[in-house]
Amino acid sequence: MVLQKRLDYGFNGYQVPATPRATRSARRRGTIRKRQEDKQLCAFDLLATVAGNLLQEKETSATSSNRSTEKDQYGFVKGCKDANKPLKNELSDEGSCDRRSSADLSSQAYDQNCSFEEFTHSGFASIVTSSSRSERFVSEKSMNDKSHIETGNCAGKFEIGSSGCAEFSCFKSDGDVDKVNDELHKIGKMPNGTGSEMCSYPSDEKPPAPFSSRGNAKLSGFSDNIPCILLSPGCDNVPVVSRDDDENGSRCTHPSTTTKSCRPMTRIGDRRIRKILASKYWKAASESKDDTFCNNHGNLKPICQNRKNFYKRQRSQKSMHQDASGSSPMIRGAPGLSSSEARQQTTLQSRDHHVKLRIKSFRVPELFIEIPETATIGSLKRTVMEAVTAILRGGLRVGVVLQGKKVRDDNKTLLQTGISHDNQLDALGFTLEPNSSQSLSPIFAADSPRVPRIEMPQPLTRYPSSPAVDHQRIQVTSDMLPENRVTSLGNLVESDHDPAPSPTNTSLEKGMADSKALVAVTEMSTEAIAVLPVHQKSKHSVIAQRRIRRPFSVAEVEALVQAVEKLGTGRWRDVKLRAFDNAKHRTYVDLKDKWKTLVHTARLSTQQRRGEPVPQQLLDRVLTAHAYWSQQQTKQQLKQTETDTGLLL
DNA sequence: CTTAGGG
DNA sequence: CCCTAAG
Repeated sequence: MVLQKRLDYGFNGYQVPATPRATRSARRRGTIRKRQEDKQLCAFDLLATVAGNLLQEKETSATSSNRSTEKDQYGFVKGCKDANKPLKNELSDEGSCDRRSSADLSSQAYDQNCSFEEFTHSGFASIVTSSSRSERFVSEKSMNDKSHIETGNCAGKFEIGSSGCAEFSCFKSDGDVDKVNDELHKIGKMPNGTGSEMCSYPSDEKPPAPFSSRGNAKLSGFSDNIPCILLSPGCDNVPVVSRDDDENGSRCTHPSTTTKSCRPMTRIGDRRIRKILASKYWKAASESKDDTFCNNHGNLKPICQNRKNFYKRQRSQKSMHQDASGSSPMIRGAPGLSSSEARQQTTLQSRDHHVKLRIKSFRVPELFIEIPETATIGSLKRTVMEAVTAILRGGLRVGVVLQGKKVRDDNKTLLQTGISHDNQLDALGFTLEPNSSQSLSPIFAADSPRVPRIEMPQPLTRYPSSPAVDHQRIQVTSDMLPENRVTSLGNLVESDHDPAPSPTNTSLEKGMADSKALVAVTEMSTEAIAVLPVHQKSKHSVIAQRRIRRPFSVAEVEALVQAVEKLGTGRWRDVKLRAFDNAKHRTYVDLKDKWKTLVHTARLSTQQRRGEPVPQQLLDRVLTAHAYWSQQQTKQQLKQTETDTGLLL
């Protein structure tokens, strides 16, 4: 069967270290080919089928307790399935099963002295237990001793979720069966969950069976298209998500409709594009007391001559915002990001579980404007005009801010988010954020001299009442299907697929275009713009914004580790493609950097680490993989020099 | 465009 | 995260 073939395919173990840089172009060609193969694996099919098999197997063999040391045709499925059973004393078996199967496979496909797995087996104990040792200490001798080491030795190290609170990661299904494997194993360790109920599913497919977890599962996701189907039974279909107030955790319940697996490869975000896009996030002079326009000798001076100043400014502003946070929570957006707020938004309560919202006005996103002091008021007007137009033309999207935090998960119901008719309503705010797409025509003209703050004219105020929102009445129904929620709001609201200010195609274009009031103002603005060469001018006033910091979630780290274990440390593009293809905001440089810090972190003592704690087990894997691949690298170099000298002689 | 490495 | 040299 095709499926079996595919499965086998996915388990061909760790890949050969990348060839040295000299052959990179060739390698790239190779990777392209390989990637095509990967695509042929058609991850979604694969995942779905694996999951399906699990379900089936569960049904058919629920009674038979054939503890599998035997490998079934999939090598791992059986072990996973059996892991449903109470595991306490089976953990070591568990681990060994896991390791054995992959080790077997990896050794087949490996042409190096040892595979990563083998390396892990032999080097693991020493490396991990004395995790501060440099990876180079793992000598080849220890590698060769591997046969004396029982495969189960490391099992204890891998009992990730045995503590009674399993942690699940949602992995994008890009053909990486190992991930599935891994996850399935973890699933198997759910205390009382039935592993087969929980599988990753391709985002464009529906789970074949009701999805629920009985375990106390923590769910975390990182990829934009992760289909996470973990529901907490105790809480009315409330996804057990979002411990991360940033954007990481809360996105995974999104039932994406994107067909990921077989679509053409997407390129990694173009830096230039990013910069251009970033340039859209202009800082605005908000109040006259705001220092945006430094009144320098009575003249308007450019405030941000360089980025550093800009950052400095930004930071200080941030703290200002934080200081003032208590007073008006709804004005706070994501730090430094939300660029406009809904002001004076009133929330009315109504009886029957409806939330009535009234948005009196929006502010335009903040702008930074740089203009020579010799400029005339007229040109200042035009400049402001430009800036505003640029933003509006780029489209806007709506963000929701609750208690000062951005609500990223579009799939949560209002109720789940805490926006209900009987609480928190005053903490609710909306933001308008610049969008990337340039497709909108200018729609707004400002005509006030110093316009530090530009109040949106009626049109935008009315925007939220566009048809799709059903006259500001959003029905809160707990049993609302995700799909419905998406279709009802997804078109309008900020896409949780790309939570950060970064560009999303999910724009308000439609809504905007539909609004006649908005269109009505168009002429004026175009006229104003026509006066001067917009693009050249604005280039100078555009300031590239530093990307927002987005800490890696544990799930992301896990994915990264997994990918690096397989691909090595020198192929970040492949790592990106493999494990983060859907996370647009993670560039391969980011991944490389993250790995760097991971290695660093792993060497630190537990107390010295900061941020969201990465499971020690993961850090151990980081060290192991790092050790392995650097060893591999040196080995390569040795070989290289050998052949070189050989050629010379 | 990718990698590697410093900042 | 950013920047940049180097390939």
